[in-house]
Amino acid sequence: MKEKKLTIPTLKRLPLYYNIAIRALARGENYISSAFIAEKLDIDATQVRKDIATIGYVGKPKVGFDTKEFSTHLETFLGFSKERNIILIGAGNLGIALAKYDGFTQYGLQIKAIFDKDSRKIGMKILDKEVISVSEMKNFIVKNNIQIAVLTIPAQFAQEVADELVSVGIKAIWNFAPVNLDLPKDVICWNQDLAASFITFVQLLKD
Amino acid sequence: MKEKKLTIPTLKRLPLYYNIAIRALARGENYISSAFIAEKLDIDATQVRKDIATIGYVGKPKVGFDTKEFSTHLETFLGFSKERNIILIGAGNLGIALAKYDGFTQYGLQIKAIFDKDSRKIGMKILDKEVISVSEMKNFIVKNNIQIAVLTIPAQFAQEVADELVSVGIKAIWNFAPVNLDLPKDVICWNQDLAASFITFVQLLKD
DNA sequence: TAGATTGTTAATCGATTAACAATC
DNA sequence: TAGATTGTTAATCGATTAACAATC
Repeated sequence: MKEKKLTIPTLKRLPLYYNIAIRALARGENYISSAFIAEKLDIDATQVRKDIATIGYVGKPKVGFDTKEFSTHLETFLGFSKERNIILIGAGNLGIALAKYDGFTQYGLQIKAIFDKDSRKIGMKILDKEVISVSEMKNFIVKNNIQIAVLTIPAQFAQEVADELVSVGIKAIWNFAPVNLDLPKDVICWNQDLAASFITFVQLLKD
Repeated sequence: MKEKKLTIPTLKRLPLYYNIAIRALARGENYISSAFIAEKLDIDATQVRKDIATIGYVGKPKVGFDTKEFSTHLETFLGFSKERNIILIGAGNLGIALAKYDGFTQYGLQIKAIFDKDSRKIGMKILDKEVISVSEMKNFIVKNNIQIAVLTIPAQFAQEVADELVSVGIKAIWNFAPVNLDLPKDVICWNQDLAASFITFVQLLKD
């Protein structure tokens, strides 16, 4: 029941457990074992049990983890029902793809606005959201109490925009620009450099 | 000079070093130190030197690493000049965004074709590439000796498409679908589940 | 030369895996 | 009950960090 310290590796695995759990639930499986999850993810079953213990969920010895209960526990723990107000900066291809991506909404991600500096894009509709001029960004953040920003702009503008975001109290940045941002320690930055990720991936073909 | 074993953590950092090096080069800085790189990435300078030693590049004690030489060494090591023939499966928002993304071309990524099963999308042009029916996918892979596939299709179709890919000799899959694929051990799979990544990211806001 | 930075070995830290008792 | 699976402690493994000699 007591929660231990969560590490990043554990935090990365939890959403994967969730995916497996809801799929098992959809198939009508009432219980899943740590060995089953481990096999799917090609990791150790002890790892799985330890992670699950860390978030305070307990299984039934001999039976496994109650699929429904476990899924719900993960939903609560990971905060899916908690609405996350987010803004997206950069209405390029990637920004538009993310704005349209339906994989996010089920996790409570609510994109409140999309900003761009290109006047030709201002007013454009992406699903139900309009592209707004970056000149209105700071005001919008303050007014709507936004805490999370997604950066899908070219690398050369990323730092200056990040500085603006920080100046109005943004607490977390999901950064798709291929650059490491210089930020105050209390601002969380999550880098998602797809090109860098691709390069790492193809290196694995070497051996 | 001798190359030691490359670990995944090291492989993930190398592209970041490259980004920093080319930017320093553009600013006209002839040398960069491990301390400089470390500070940018908020990691330990020893780590940086160790990684660099691993890929067989040597710096100058007292001076640092020759920016131009180091960049070139990384380009060669990471194989940017080696053309990678790739196909993309799934012409949805994310697939189109990746197909248009210019961040890849400089690293040798060549998208040879885009496949989709939606007849309304077949024939659509994305930059200079046409969307082709998945029914032609296997033939295309064999004829063009494709080794790498990018999967940007819904989770429920990912496994069957992956099986098809494997059956015609695909060696590596960059998987954006939120599902863990069941593949032969010799096929490399790199999962890029953006929704899962987002969930992990927002957990960091908890403390 | 003196000082700064690399290269590398040793120490530490943390994550993964093994072993096994507890449990239903 | 016997067997299967959890929960957890101990052992291992690997990655990061500290220390410092080598070098220009």
